[in-house]
Amino acid sequence: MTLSHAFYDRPVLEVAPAMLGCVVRHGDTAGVIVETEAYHESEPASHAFVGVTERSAPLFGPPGRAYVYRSYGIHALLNAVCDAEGVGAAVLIRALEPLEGIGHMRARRGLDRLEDLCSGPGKLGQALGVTLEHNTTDLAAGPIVIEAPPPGWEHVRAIVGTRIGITKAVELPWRFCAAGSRSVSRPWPPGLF
DNA sequence: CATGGGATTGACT
DNA sequence: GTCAATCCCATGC
Repeated sequence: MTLSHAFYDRPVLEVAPAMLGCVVRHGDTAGVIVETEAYHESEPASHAFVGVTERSAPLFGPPGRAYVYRSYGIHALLNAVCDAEGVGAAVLIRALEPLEGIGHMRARRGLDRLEDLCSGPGKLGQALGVTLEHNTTDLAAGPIVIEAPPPGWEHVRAIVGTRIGITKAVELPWRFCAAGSRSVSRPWPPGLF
């Protein structure tokens, strides 16, 4: 079942762990979210920290939309805009366990190993065919949608750690990983297994 | 208008 | 472990 806008209209630190176990679907590809990070306008690692600009505007928009941006000139990173409209906050989806359309994912990634298909934010963007065109699209209406956890994923234990690949506000424990998942991006947090 | 720095990945030493 | 690829955007002159 597709998540409604109300799911995202909460503090981002509440939504980020709640997204573990949920399903991201685009076309015939889908995966279960096993790693997220929270970003908020109040801390300098967030693109919203500088205020409303052409780039950051989607973060301040209505919750439940996608925020997609290009990282290092190469990768498309997928976020879900959270918190009330006017608050700049989003959850970065960092890793999935492949669920459907795995052949399609392998073709897009040029790789075979299941754990290599979506175990990083750039990887899952490529595997699911996410592009900058999906920026600001509605995650309740598609083409990219997020659904409630499938059977067996309703009660995921979150391993909390610090965020990856940033240089500012590195100490905040705003990274959430699904306990036991081997599809989480490196470095694996202590206590994952 | 020029510049510098990424919410990354994969290849290579 | 190191490093280049590659481009958008915020910043500063």
